[in-house]
Amino acid sequence: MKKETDILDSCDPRQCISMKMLKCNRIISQIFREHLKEFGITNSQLTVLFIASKREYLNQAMLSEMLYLEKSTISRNMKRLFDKEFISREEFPQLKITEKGKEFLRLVIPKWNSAMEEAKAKLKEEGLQSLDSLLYQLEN
Amino acid sequence: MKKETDILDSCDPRQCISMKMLKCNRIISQIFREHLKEFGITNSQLTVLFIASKREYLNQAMLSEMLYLEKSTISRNMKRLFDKEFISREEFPQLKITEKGKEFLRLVIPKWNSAMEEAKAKLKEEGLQSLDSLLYQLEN
DNA sequence: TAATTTAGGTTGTATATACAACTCACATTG
DNA sequence: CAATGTGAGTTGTATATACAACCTAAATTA
Repeated sequence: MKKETDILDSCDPRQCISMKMLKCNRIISQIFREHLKEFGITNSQLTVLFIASKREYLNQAMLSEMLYLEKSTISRNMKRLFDKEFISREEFPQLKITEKGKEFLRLVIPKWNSAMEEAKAKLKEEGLQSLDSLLYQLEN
Repeated sequence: MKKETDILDSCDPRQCISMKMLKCNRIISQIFREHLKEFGITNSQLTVLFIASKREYLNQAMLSEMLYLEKSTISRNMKRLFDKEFISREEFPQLKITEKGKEFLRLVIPKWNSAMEEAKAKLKEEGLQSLDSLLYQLEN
């Protein structure tokens, strides 16, 4: 009787790309969360705020495409930014950062910089290049 | 009157490491979600199942440390795996994959392989190396 | 003009995640 | 032995996320 190899034994889940990515993501997120927590803002919210501060015209569909997030996700994240009055939508569907939002960003950026420094120190030059390379491969 | 440079203008949020990582993560997660959805299992759950299939002894604290997840997160994720009867905990706190869990894994692995293939095709050799390099920098 | 399509969002429901506060069982120590 | 501490999990509460189903208004078309 020939014994078949169990697929469970021959499979090497340590190579799982999704798991590796999730782990990287959690380590980096943790650094930013730590630095940002005193301001009661999350990575995701800060990202949107940054984009709104730079873009001339912006709506939720654009954010969704830029960040690879489902439109419902964006909708709920925006709700929190509307509540904080960091973003307004007086001329629907256009999103605009408010003065309050800008002031908040000016306040937070120094801490965002320290989070960036900590992350850079951890990644080193090699890791930074790897991240850029990774994103480049995934987006192209 | 000297005009100070606005920190908002001098800041380049496109370089945000956290945002880049989140984007990479979402793109990869999407690939795996797509391939796995027919089985009603998520990346996170599959990862735990894989680990449980390989480890002699395992408890939630170990999972937490291995995956950089908060213990409460693990607790809730485990709940779903207990409910599906893929993992059991008869000798608390030891976690064991069940026969049902193993059978499920054997069923899913081919699809996991196709997700891996799609991800590899997207990352190419360069992206794969970048991901390994990234995780290495972050874990060491 | 009435019907249909489409762009843009929202809401229901589910999983994933974190932090803080808690429980519970067992070990250590006074 | 009682008090205290510690390891391991759980629960409350909040944000982040996805998918499916829905809504609304504007454009297109029959």
